[in-house]
Amino acid sequence: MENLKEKFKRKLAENNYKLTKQREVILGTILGNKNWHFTAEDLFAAVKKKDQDIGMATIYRTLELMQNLKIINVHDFNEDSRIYELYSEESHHHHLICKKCGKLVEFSDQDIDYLESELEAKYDFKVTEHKLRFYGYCRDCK
Amino acid sequence: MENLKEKFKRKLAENNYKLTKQREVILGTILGNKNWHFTAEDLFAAVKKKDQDIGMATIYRTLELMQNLKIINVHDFNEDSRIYELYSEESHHHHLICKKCGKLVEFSDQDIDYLESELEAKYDFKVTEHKLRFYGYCRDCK
DNA sequence: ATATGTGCAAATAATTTGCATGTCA
DNA sequence: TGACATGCAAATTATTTGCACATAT
Repeated sequence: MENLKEKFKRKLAENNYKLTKQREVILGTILGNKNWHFTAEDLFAAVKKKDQDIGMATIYRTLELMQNLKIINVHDFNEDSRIYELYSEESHHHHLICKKCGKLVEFSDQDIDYLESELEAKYDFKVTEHKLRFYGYCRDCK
Repeated sequence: MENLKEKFKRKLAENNYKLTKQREVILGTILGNKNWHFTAEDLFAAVKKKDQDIGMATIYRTLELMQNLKIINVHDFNEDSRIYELYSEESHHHHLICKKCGKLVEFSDQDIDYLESELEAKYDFKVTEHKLRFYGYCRDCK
Protein backbone atom coordinates (compact mmCIF):
# COMPACT_ATOMS: atom_id res chain seq x y z
CA MET A 1 0.00 0.00 0.00
CA GLU A 2 1.13 3.49 -0.90
CA ASN A 3 2.32 5.40 2.10
CA LEU A 4 1.69 9.05 2.75
CA LYS A 5 5.11 10.21 1.72
CA GLU A 6 4.79 8.52 -1.65
CA LYS A 7 1.32 9.85 -2.02
CA PHE A 8 2.54 13.37 -1.45
CA LYS A 9 5.31 13.02 -3.99
CA ARG A 10 2.92 11.62 -6.53
CA LYS A 11 0.47 14.44 -6.03
CA LEU A 12 3.22 17.00 -6.41
CA ALA A 13 4.36 15.45 -9.65
CA GLU A 14 0.85 15.13 -11.00
CA ASN A 15 0.29 18.82 -10.46
CA ASN A 16 3.62 20.04 -11.72
CA TYR A 17 5.03 21.02 -8.39
CA LYS A 18 8.61 20.42 -7.48
CA LEU A 19 9.83 18.26 -4.67
CA THR A 20 12.09 20.62 -2.78
CA LYS A 21 14.16 19.92 0.29
CA GLN A 22 11.91 22.25 2.30
CA ARG A 23 8.74 20.47 1.26
CA GLU A 24 10.26 17.17 2.18
CA VAL A 25 11.34 18.34 5.60
CA ILE A 26 7.94 19.86 6.27
CA LEU A 27 6.11 16.72 5.28
CA GLY A 28 8.50 14.58 7.30
CA THR A 29 7.85 16.70 10.35
CA ILE A 30 4.10 16.45 9.99
CA LEU A 31 4.19 12.72 9.44
CA GLY A 32 6.62 12.25 12.30
CA ASN A 33 4.15 13.36 14.97
CA LYS A 34 1.17 11.04 15.14
CA ASN A 35 -2.08 12.88 15.65
CA TRP A 36 -0.47 16.25 15.79
CA HIS A 37 -2.61 19.37 15.82
CA PHE A 38 -0.36 22.27 15.05
CA THR A 39 -0.26 25.93 14.19
CA ALA A 40 1.95 27.42 11.51
CA GLU A 41 4.19 28.60 14.33
CA ASP A 42 4.42 25.11 15.86
CA LEU A 43 5.41 23.67 12.53
CA PHE A 44 7.92 26.42 11.93
CA ALA A 45 9.62 25.71 15.25
CA ALA A 46 9.71 21.97 14.64
CA VAL A 47 11.01 22.32 11.12
CA LYS A 48 13.69 24.81 12.13
CA LYS A 49 15.42 22.10 14.13
CA LYS A 50 16.06 20.20 10.93
CA ASP A 51 16.53 23.08 8.55
CA GLN A 52 17.88 26.23 10.10
CA ASP A 53 17.33 28.40 7.05
CA ILE A 54 13.69 27.84 6.33
CA GLY A 55 11.47 30.90 6.27
CA MET A 56 8.03 31.42 7.72
CA ALA A 57 6.63 32.31 4.31
CA THR A 58 7.61 28.89 3.03
CA ILE A 59 5.75 27.31 5.91
CA TYR A 60 2.60 29.19 4.99
CA ARG A 61 2.99 28.55 1.29
CA THR A 62 3.56 24.85 1.85
CA LEU A 63 0.60 24.62 4.21
CA GLU A 64 -1.60 26.13 1.56
CA LEU A 65 -0.25 23.78 -1.07
CA MET A 66 -0.86 20.81 1.18
CA GLN A 67 -4.41 21.88 1.79
CA ASN A 68 -5.06 22.01 -1.90
CA LEU A 69 -3.56 18.58 -2.36
CA LYS A 70 -5.68 17.27 0.52
CA ILE A 71 -2.64 16.30 2.51
CA ILE A 72 -3.71 18.35 5.48
CA ASN A 73 -6.80 19.89 6.94
CA VAL A 74 -7.37 23.28 8.57
CA HIS A 75 -9.50 24.17 11.54
CA ASP A 76 -10.44 27.51 13.00
CA PHE A 77 -10.98 26.42 16.57
CA ASN A 78 -9.86 29.65 18.10
CA GLU A 79 -9.89 32.96 16.38
CA ASP A 80 -6.20 33.66 16.79
CA SER A 81 -4.46 31.17 14.59
CA ARG A 82 -5.41 28.27 12.42
CA ILE A 83 -4.84 24.70 13.47
CA TYR A 84 -3.73 22.08 11.00
CA GLU A 85 -3.69 18.30 11.01
CA LEU A 86 -3.11 15.42 8.63
CA TYR A 87 -5.99 14.89 6.28
CA SER A 88 -8.00 11.72 6.77
CA GLU A 89 -10.41 10.93 4.04
CA GLU A 90 -11.72 7.60 5.24
CA SER A 91 -13.29 8.44 8.53
CA HIS A 92 -14.62 11.81 9.46
CA HIS A 93 -13.74 12.74 12.93
CA HIS A 94 -14.79 15.52 15.18
CA HIS A 95 -13.46 17.40 18.16
CA LEU A 96 -14.00 17.99 21.80
CA ILE A 97 -12.33 21.22 22.81
CA CYS A 98 -11.46 22.48 26.26
CA LYS A 99 -12.35 26.14 26.50
CA LYS A 100 -9.78 26.73 29.19
CA CYS A 101 -6.59 24.91 28.22
CA GLY A 102 -7.34 24.27 24.57
CA LYS A 103 -6.92 20.51 24.88
CA LEU A 104 -8.29 18.60 21.90
CA VAL A 105 -9.85 15.16 21.81
CA GLU A 106 -10.89 13.51 18.60
CA PHE A 107 -13.80 11.19 18.23
CA SER A 108 -15.06 9.44 15.19
CA ASP A 109 -18.10 10.18 13.12
CA GLN A 110 -21.39 9.20 14.67
CA ASP A 111 -23.45 8.97 11.55
CA ILE A 112 -25.16 12.23 11.20
CA ASP A 113 -25.21 11.63 7.49
CA TYR A 114 -28.94 11.23 7.48
CA LEU A 115 -29.11 14.88 8.43
CA GLU A 116 -27.16 15.77 5.34
CA SER A 117 -29.74 14.36 3.00
CA GLU A 118 -32.51 16.12 4.85
CA LEU A 119 -30.76 19.45 4.61
CA GLU A 120 -29.89 18.98 0.97
CA ALA A 121 -33.51 18.43 0.09
CA LYS A 122 -34.89 21.11 2.34
CA TYR A 123 -32.56 23.93 1.38
CA ASP A 124 -31.44 22.87 -2.06
CA PHE A 125 -27.79 22.65 -1.12
CA LYS A 126 -25.14 20.22 -2.22
CA VAL A 127 -23.48 19.32 1.06
CA THR A 128 -19.87 18.24 0.84
CA GLU A 129 -18.74 18.08 4.43
CA HIS A 130 -19.62 18.86 7.97
CA LYS A 131 -17.95 19.75 11.23
CA LEU A 132 -19.17 18.88 14.66
CA ARG A 133 -17.56 20.34 17.74
CA PHE A 134 -18.24 20.07 21.39
CA TYR A 135 -16.87 22.70 23.72
CA GLY A 136 -16.45 22.37 27.46
CA TYR A 137 -13.94 21.73 30.20
CA CYS A 138 -11.59 18.79 30.47
CA ARG A 139 -10.87 16.78 33.59
CA ASP A 140 -8.16 19.16 34.71
CA CYS A 141 -10.03 22.36 34.04
CA LYS A 142 -13.56 21.67 35.13
CA MET B 1 -42.72 39.91 28.27
CA GLU B 2 -39.39 41.69 28.50
CA ASN B 3 -38.11 42.65 25.13
CA LEU B 4 -34.51 42.49 24.06
CA LYS B 5 -33.85 46.16 24.42
CA GLU B 6 -35.03 46.14 28.00
CA LYS B 7 -33.09 43.00 28.65
CA PHE B 8 -29.94 44.64 27.42
CA LYS B 9 -30.47 47.70 29.57
CA ARG B 10 -31.10 45.56 32.61
CA LYS B 11 -27.98 43.52 32.04
CA LEU B 12 -25.91 46.65 31.64
CA ALA B 13 -27.24 48.07 34.88
CA GLU B 14 -26.79 44.80 36.75
CA ASN B 15 -23.17 44.75 35.77
CA ASN B 16 -22.43 48.38 36.35
CA TYR B 17 -22.10 49.35 32.76
CA LYS B 18 -23.41 52.60 31.45
CA LEU B 19 -26.05 53.00 28.81
CA THR B 20 -24.37 55.26 26.33
CA LYS B 21 -25.76 56.67 23.14
CA GLN B 22 -23.32 54.54 21.17
CA ARG B 23 -24.39 51.35 22.88
CA GLU B 24 -27.99 52.16 22.23
CA VAL B 25 -27.43 52.84 18.56
CA ILE B 26 -25.44 49.65 18.17
CA LEU B 27 -28.08 47.54 19.85
CA GLY B 28 -30.80 49.21 17.84
CA THR B 29 -28.97 48.40 14.65
CA ILE B 30 -28.52 44.76 15.57
CA LEU B 31 -32.13 44.36 16.64
CA GLY B 32 -33.34 46.18 13.55
CA ASN B 33 -32.15 43.51 11.16
CA LYS B 34 -33.91 40.24 11.76
CA ASN B 35 -31.61 37.26 11.46
CA TRP B 36 -28.62 39.31 10.61
CA HIS B 37 -25.20 37.71 10.43
CA PHE B 38 -22.65 40.46 10.43
CA THR B 39 -18.99 41.28 10.72
CA ALA B 40 -17.61 44.11 12.81
CA GLU B 41 -17.18 46.01 9.58
CA ASP B 42 -20.82 45.45 8.54
CA LEU B 43 -22.01 46.74 11.85
CA PHE B 44 -19.68 49.72 11.70
CA ALA B 45 -21.05 50.71 8.30
CA ALA B 46 -24.66 50.33 9.42
CA VAL B 47 -24.13 52.24 12.64
CA LYS B 48 -22.28 55.07 10.91
CA LYS B 49 -25.46 55.99 9.10
CA LYS B 50 -27.06 56.86 12.41
CA ASP B 51 -24.04 58.15 14.28
CA GLN B 52 -21.37 59.69 12.10
CA ASP B 53 -18.79 60.00 14.85
CA ILE B 54 -18.64 56.49 16.17
CA GLY B 55 -15.24 54.80 16.09
CA MET B 56 -14.32 51.30 15.08
CA ALA B 57 -12.81 50.62 18.50
CA THR B 58 -16.17 51.26 20.08
CA ILE B 59 -17.72 48.72 17.78
CA TYR B 60 -15.22 46.10 18.86
CA ARG B 61 -15.49 46.98 22.52
CA THR B 62 -19.26 46.86 22.41
CA LEU B 63 -19.25 43.57 20.56
CA GLU B 64 -17.07 42.09 23.26
CA LEU B 65 -19.29 43.47 25.96
CA MET B 66 -22.36 42.06 24.28
CA GLN B 67 -20.76 38.66 24.03
CA ASN B 68 -20.09 38.65 27.73
CA LEU B 69 -23.65 39.64 28.45
CA LYS B 70 -24.88 36.91 26.11
CA ILE B 71 -26.60 39.39 23.88
CA ILE B 72 -24.77 38.19 20.84
CA ASN B 73 -22.88 35.17 19.63
CA VAL B 74 -19.67 34.87 17.63
CA HIS B 75 -18.77 32.45 14.90
CA ASP B 76 -15.54 31.79 13.11
CA PHE B 77 -16.95 30.51 9.86
CA ASN B 78 -14.20 31.83 7.71
CA GLU B 79 -10.74 32.54 8.89
CA ASP B 80 -10.73 36.18 7.88
CA SER B 81 -13.17 37.87 10.15
CA ARG B 82 -15.60 36.89 12.84
CA ILE B 83 -19.31 36.74 12.25
CA TYR B 84 -21.77 37.83 14.90
CA GLU B 85 -25.47 37.30 15.44
CA LEU B 86 -28.11 37.79 18.09
CA TYR B 87 -27.84 35.29 20.88
CA SER B 88 -30.57 32.71 21.18
CA GLU B 89 -30.55 30.75 24.36
CA GLU B 90 -33.68 28.71 23.91
CA SER B 91 -33.03 26.76 20.78
CA HIS B 92 -29.62 25.84 19.55
CA HIS B 93 -29.32 26.29 15.90
CA HIS B 94 -26.71 25.32 13.41
CA HIS B 95 -25.53 26.42 10.02
CA LEU B 96 -25.33 25.41 6.46
CA ILE B 97 -22.61 27.37 4.71
CA CYS B 98 -22.01 27.86 1.02
CA LYS B 99 -18.32 27.52 0.31
CA LYS B 100 -18.55 29.70 -2.77
CA CYS B 101 -20.75 32.68 -1.95
CA GLY B 102 -20.76 32.44 1.83
CA LYS B 103 -24.53 32.21 2.06
CA LEU B 104 -25.75 31.05 5.47
CA VAL B 105 -28.79 29.01 6.32
CA GLU B 106 -29.81 28.25 9.86
CA PHE B 107 -31.50 25.12 10.98
CA SER B 108 -32.59 24.09 14.41
CA ASP B 109 -31.03 21.58 16.72
CA GLN B 110 -31.60 17.99 15.81
CA ASP B 111 -31.03 16.40 19.16
CA ILE B 112 -27.49 15.34 19.21
CA ASP B 113 -27.58 15.79 22.95
CA TYR B 114 -27.32 12.09 23.56
CA LEU B 115 -23.86 12.36 22.05
CA GLU B 116 -22.91 14.90 24.66
CA SER B 117 -23.50 12.53 27.52
CA GLU B 118 -21.55 9.81 25.81
CA LEU B 119 -18.59 12.07 25.29
CA GLU B 120 -18.70 13.43 28.80
CA ALA B 121 -18.47 9.96 30.26
CA LYS B 122 -15.92 8.66 27.81
CA TYR B 123 -13.47 11.53 28.00
CA ASP B 124 -14.24 13.02 31.38
CA PHE B 125 -15.24 16.38 29.98
CA LYS B 126 -17.94 18.77 31.07
CA VAL B 127 -19.52 19.73 27.79
CA THR B 128 -21.19 23.12 27.68
CA GLU B 129 -22.04 23.61 24.04
CA HIS B 130 -21.61 22.31 20.57
CA LYS B 131 -21.50 23.55 17.03
CA LEU B 132 -22.58 21.65 13.99
CA ARG B 133 -21.88 22.96 10.53
CA PHE B 134 -22.49 21.64 7.10
CA TYR B 135 -20.51 23.01 4.20
CA GLY B 136 -21.41 22.78 0.55
CA TYR B 137 -22.83 24.69 -2.38
CA CYS B 138 -26.14 26.49 -2.49
CA ARG B 139 -28.66 26.39 -5.31
CA ASP B 140 -27.00 29.23 -7.15
CA CYS B 141 -23.44 28.02 -6.78
CA LYS B 142 -23.64 24.30 -7.25
C1' DA C 1 -17.76 63.81 41.40
C1' DT C 2 -15.89 60.03 39.43
C1' DA C 3 -15.77 55.67 37.47
C1' DT C 4 -16.63 54.30 32.83
C1' DG C 5 -16.77 54.96 28.04
C1' DT C 6 -15.19 57.09 23.65
C1' DG C 7 -12.38 58.47 19.61
C1' DC C 8 -8.23 58.59 17.63
C1' DA C 9 -3.94 56.91 16.37
C1' DA C 10 -0.52 53.75 17.21
C1' DA C 11 0.53 48.83 18.42
C1' DT C 12 -0.12 43.78 17.62
C1' DA C 13 -0.21 39.53 15.45
C1' DA C 14 -1.21 36.32 11.90
C1' DT C 15 -0.82 35.85 7.28
C1' DT C 16 0.33 37.37 2.46
C1' DT C 17 3.07 39.35 -1.15
C1' DG C 18 6.94 41.52 -4.12
C1' DC C 19 11.17 40.74 -5.61
C1' DA C 20 15.87 39.26 -6.29
C1' DT C 21 18.00 34.97 -6.06
C1' DG C 22 18.33 29.81 -5.80
C1' DT C 23 17.12 25.18 -7.47
C1' DC C 24 14.62 21.06 -9.41
C1' DA C 25 13.16 18.65 -13.69
C1' DT D 1 17.72 26.32 -19.32
C1' DG D 2 13.57 27.98 -17.46
C1' DA D 3 9.64 27.63 -14.71
C1' DC D 4 8.85 27.09 -10.21
C1' DA D 5 10.42 27.91 -5.10
C1' DT D 6 12.58 30.28 -1.49
C1' DG D 7 14.00 33.85 1.90
C1' DC D 8 13.71 38.14 3.36
C1' DA D 9 11.47 42.28 4.38
C1' DA D 10 7.70 45.05 3.66
C1' DA D 11 2.57 45.14 3.15
C1' DT D 12 -2.01 43.82 4.62
C1' DT D 13 -5.85 43.04 7.58
C1' DA D 14 -8.49 42.24 11.64
C1' DT D 15 -8.36 43.38 16.13
C1' DT D 16 -6.54 45.54 20.50
C1' DT D 17 -4.67 49.13 23.37
C1' DG D 18 -2.92 53.71 25.44
C1' DC D 19 -4.30 57.98 26.41
C1' DA D 20 -6.54 62.48 26.78
C1' DC D 21 -11.08 63.91 26.80
C1' DA D 22 -16.20 63.28 27.40
C1' DT D 23 -20.31 61.56 29.75
C1' DA D 24 -23.66 58.72 32.39
C1' DT D 25 -24.94 57.68 37.11
